[in-house]
Amino acid sequence: MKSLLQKSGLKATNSRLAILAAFQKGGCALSAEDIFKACKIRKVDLATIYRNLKSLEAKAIVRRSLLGDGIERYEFFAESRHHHHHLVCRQCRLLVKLPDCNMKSLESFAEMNGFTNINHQLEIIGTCKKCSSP
Amino acid sequence: MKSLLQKSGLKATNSRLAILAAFQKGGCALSAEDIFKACKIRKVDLATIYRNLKSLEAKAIVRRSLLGDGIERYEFFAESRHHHHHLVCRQCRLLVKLPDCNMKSLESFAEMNGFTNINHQLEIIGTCKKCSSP
DNA sequence: TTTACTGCAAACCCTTTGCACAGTG
DNA sequence: CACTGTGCAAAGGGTTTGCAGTAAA
Repeated sequence: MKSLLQKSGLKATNSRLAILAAFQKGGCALSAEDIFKACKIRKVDLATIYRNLKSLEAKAIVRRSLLGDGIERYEFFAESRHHHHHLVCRQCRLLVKLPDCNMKSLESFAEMNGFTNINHQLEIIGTCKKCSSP
Repeated sequence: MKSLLQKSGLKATNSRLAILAAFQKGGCALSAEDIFKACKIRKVDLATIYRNLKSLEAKAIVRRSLLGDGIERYEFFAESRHHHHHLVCRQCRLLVKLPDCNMKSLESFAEMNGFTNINHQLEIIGTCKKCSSP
């Protein structure tokens, strides 16, 4: 972790190590708040978390991932390399990982339209079993 | 439009008609602010727009559509019936309509996982030609 | 006339920013 | 030591809510 940061030109501070540690155990789509709670022992400020998520994203160490509830979430980049996406419950935000999807043709459509630096994001949203039962 | 509202059990008020009119001429992914501007002649309050977008969504007259910038957007449901999605420029939010995509297998995966009321949303995000040129 | 809807203003929540201090390389 | 990163507090922007007044059916 430390060397990952140094390679990217970011200083290996306590806050950053704590944030990365949260990703390592924390599952795949963490909000700033989630990370804040996970770092409560080291008392990392929320503003610091937001700032670091931005700089970690800029270095492609984490990746932004919106799940449709208006809250920004991030995943560890290594985790997101295989382009997996999520199945999200509209109500409880239960996350199920989706099997790999083939988005290649759409991405080449994007390229043909002159877009560069292409990324994609897919949500399948529904109501999970638990939330639909009375 | 009027009868569409009445069929859904919503009163056909001026505000709602103005909002629906905005969708009819306004393109396919409008934010509350966009609609607010489009309704400025009839002076519809922003809060009213937000409330109506929620109730129109509940009646499946419009559909929420996030484009990755943290702003809620909505499209007229008839427009979204063919499951088209968007190609979005990271910077200027230019929208390009995508050709139909086949999401069926992922949706049936969702069904097998007990999800109901399934919807999906796809973004392909990149930098458009204009924004990438200096 | 009843109930749904609206405008206004204030509250809310997530996120960002300014500033002085602290820690890393 | 130079400079990046941090905590704190305050501001920002989009969205929601309470309440009293208004309009649709």
